[in-house]
This record gives sequence, C-alpha cells and structure tokens, in this order.
Amino acid sequence: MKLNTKSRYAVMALADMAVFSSNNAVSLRDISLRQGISLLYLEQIFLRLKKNNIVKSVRGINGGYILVKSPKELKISDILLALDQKVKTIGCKKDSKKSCNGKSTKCITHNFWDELDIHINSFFENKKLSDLLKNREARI
Amino acid sequence: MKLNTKSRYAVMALADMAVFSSNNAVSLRDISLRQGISLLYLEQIFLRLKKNNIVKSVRGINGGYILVKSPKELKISDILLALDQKVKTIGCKKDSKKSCNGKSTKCITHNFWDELDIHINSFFENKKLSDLLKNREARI
DNA sequence: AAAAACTTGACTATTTTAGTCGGGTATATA
DNA sequence: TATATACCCGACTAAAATAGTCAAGTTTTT
Ligand code: FES
Ligand code: FES
Repeated sequence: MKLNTKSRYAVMALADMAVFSSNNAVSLRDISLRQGISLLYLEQIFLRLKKNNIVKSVRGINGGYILVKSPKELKISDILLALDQKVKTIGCKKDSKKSCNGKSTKCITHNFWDELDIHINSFFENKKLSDLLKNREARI
Repeated sequence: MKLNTKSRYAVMALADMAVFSSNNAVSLRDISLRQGISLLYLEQIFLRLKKNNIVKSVRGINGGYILVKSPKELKISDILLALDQKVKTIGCKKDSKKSCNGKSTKCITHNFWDELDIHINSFFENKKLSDLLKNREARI
C-alpha cells in the first residue's frame, strides 16, 4: 500500500511552488535544487500536471511554472488524478460486470474495498495544497 | 495506490471461513474452490496467517484451518499486519533521522503523509471481519 | 546570438508482485 | 498399517510496475 514517487514528488513540488511563488513563475531547476528531486524527473511530472491544467508554463528565460488555482483551492485529489494515481485499492472495476475472481457475481469482500476507496479518496478530496503549509516547523 | 493480492486474498479467504466454518476446520481446498483462488497461493498466505496467530491448523484428513478469534473480534488491521502489508504510503521512516530526500530535516510534505497513514490505518483498525459479512446480497 | 527553460517520446535498469514447484510431515480412517 | 488428505516450507521465476535517464528538440528573453 504505497504511493508512487511521481505523486509524492508532484505534491512536494507544488507545495514548494506555493511557498516560493512570488507572482513569478517558478523554474523546475529551482524546485529541483530546493527539494532534491531529479530535474529530468520533474520535467516528466510537470508535463502531466500541465496537461491536466494544474499548472501553466512560461517558456524562455525566467520562465517556469505557475499554479493555475490558488493553493487554497487546489485539492490534493486533483494532483493525484493528474498523475493517473487512481485510488483503486484492488483491481475490480466498479462498472464492469466482471468480479475480481472472474465470476459474474461480486465477491464477498467487494463492498469492503469500495468503502476503503471512498475512505481514502475523501481524505484527498478534503485536503487542499494550502493545508500542507500550515504548522510547518521545519520547512524545506 | 494498490493493495497487493496477498492481502486481498487473505481477507477474502478469512471471510469465507467465517461464513463456512461450522465448528470444524475449513480446508484450503474448499476455500480455493469457492473463492477461485489458487490453492498453492493460499498455502503461502495461510502460512503467514498461522505464524501470526490469526488461524490455527489441523493436520491430516478432515484437517484445515480455524479462526483463532471470532470474526467479531478479528480486526482487518491484524490480517494486513500478518502479511507485512504495512500502510506506509511513502518510504520515509517516522523514527529515522533521515528525511525522504536525504536531508536531515523533514520535508515539507512529511506531516501530510503521516496524516494519510493514520487515516487509512484507522479504517482497518475499526473494521472487523464480521463487518464484511453484513448486508451481503451476493455471497460467494 | 546565446542562454535559460519548457517539450516530448522513447528507453532501461531495478524492484516488486504474483504465483508456481518440489519435496516434505502429520493424522484420520478403512 | 496403508493410504489419501491436507498442512508445511523454502526456493524459484515470469511478468509487470516503477523510477528515472536520455536525446533531441522549441520558445522566449536579454
Ligand atoms: S468482486 Fe469486486 S472485489 Fe471481488
Ligand atoms: S521527510 Fe518524511 S516524507 Fe519527506
């Protein structure tokens, strides 16, 4: 039950932006240096954040990325969604007629996993990027 | 953010036992047939359930496994623990002095992931095996 | 022009996962 | 006591996912 590093770094990088954006674009190079994340990897991550309209880019010198929404409005669930990090704790598709064991009826545990997904998703839905910045004693 | 099949099958198999145990031991063969889980795989899973005192075994003909606790008392978190399925959504160790990025201070997102772990764990802590059996329209 | 910084797809090494295999041991029953 | 059933256990492996790199751009500011 782990979260992948792409999602983790994405949240980390966006939190960094929220702290350091002083109206100008924040370059990936800066985020990379401050947070110790590979620049190459960040590029890959921000590509998807951009495609999903979490950030917008400014090209050229002094370019970088800008948050589309304010940290107060940006839900963590939006970030994870952008990285395909769906919270589907098991493989059984809700809509599909097929159950996890290949039978036509739902298995004995199906509803339980559904509840779990809902439980986790509600956490991400209710957290905003700005929530991460509160009470941080040790920033960076 | 997926749960591995070992944990999933473990919960499934134990739920099956809770339904079909009529005081006698339940054989893995029966569980395998009812739930469509590989017998070989089940053996591996039950080995760990036994080591962690979730089930006890009865050898020989008419043997099988028996739940140590009643379904009402068996927490899902106990089952996951038996399979090393710790809910550590990210790799950063709580106790270790080292942060996720190799620096000595905790990163900006650390507390957030801690909260997430607590949120998920509380779900598993509060659910008992018997909870899975309620309201099941489609059993098996 | 030149440098900073974003753009994009492809590629790869490593790790994890899911599941199998082989060769046991214990015990109830015929 | 033979035998079938069912637990016991470590080692093994194929396939998938992950984490990250590389190469070769394009755009914009100074
Ligand atoms: S049928 Fe959906 S989890 Fe088993
Ligand atoms: S320091 Fe613990 S998650 Fe980054």
